Amino acid sequence: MQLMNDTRLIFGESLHRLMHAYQRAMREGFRAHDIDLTVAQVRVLKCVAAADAPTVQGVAARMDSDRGQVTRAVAQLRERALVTQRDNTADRRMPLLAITSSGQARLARVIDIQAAAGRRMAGGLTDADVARFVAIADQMTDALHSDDGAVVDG
Amino acid sequence: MQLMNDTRLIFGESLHRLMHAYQRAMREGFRAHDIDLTVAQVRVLKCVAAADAPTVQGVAARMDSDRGQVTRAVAQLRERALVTQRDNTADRRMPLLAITSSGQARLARVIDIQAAAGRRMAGGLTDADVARFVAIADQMTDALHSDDGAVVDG
DNA sequence: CGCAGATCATTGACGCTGTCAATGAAATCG
DNA sequence: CGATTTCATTGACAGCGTCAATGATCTGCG
Repeated sequence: MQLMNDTRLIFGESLHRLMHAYQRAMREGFRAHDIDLTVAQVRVLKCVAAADAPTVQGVAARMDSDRGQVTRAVAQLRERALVTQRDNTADRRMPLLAITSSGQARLARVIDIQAAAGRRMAGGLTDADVARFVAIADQMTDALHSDDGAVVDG
Repeated sequence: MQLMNDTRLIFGESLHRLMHAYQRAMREGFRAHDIDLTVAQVRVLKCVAAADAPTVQGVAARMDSDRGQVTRAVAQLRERALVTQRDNTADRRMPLLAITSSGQARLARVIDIQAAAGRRMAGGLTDADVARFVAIADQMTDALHSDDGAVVDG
């Protein structure tokens, strides 16, 4: 139990610094390769590419993000002709998004950069380590979400 | 190697969502317990409490953060009388920071809240899992840092 | 059908965080 | 002593997350 306190207390700091370093690596990689996109725009672009019938609402849910934020990112991606939006006859409130071929090309380059960063980051780690890390991270995220409205009583 | 690509590509997304959920849990916990501090202020407060002869520069280095950002956080903590600043006779450019008893009391409450959030988050995980997670995270951060100026060549 | 409430995209406003540049004070090195 | 460096501080700005308001559209109910 003493161990738990020690470990849990540095946890937030470790997570914060890793996130920081990762975001910075992404930003630098994007800049070095003239990818004119922010991290958030890339996340949205990925979701649009991966989803079946992507809408702002769907992307926001998948990213656990604000709808307004997704709307803005989509607007910026549309300005760059990386994403299109067309009317949804089934529900006119939710236009359907789609990635363009331009967007797919850009995304392919982004994925290369991210893979390179991932390789750099996981230099001394095995695939099993990385997989374990991701599994633990997802489990933690789920635990926090399942408890969403719960009051934290110290 | 195909596994690696799969795992590494979702890695960023997992990390992002975990960070997001964690920050949100912290913010909500602080608000619920009337801790009138931001996440960054808490991080600085912790560093000041833990360091030997804390200065803005030292805290910034430890947090891998901008000096200006630390200066602002310190200013806010000083407004709340959680941190003090006194002249450093050895080097007058770098005033020495110190946590007040008020600050220590506040920090103790924060640590309780973070421990509770950690418990919630790591519900189904063993201490060993958490320790492993932290170890991997730190190793990744170091790997990214050691390579700092390196160009990412996809 | 017609109306009330719900859901959606969009927009505006605001705060926190991170980055960069400029300034002035103080130390260091020659 | 003078040039350079290091430091805290401040200002400006962008990215990101949150909240609230608006208007369009859908759904369910009488």
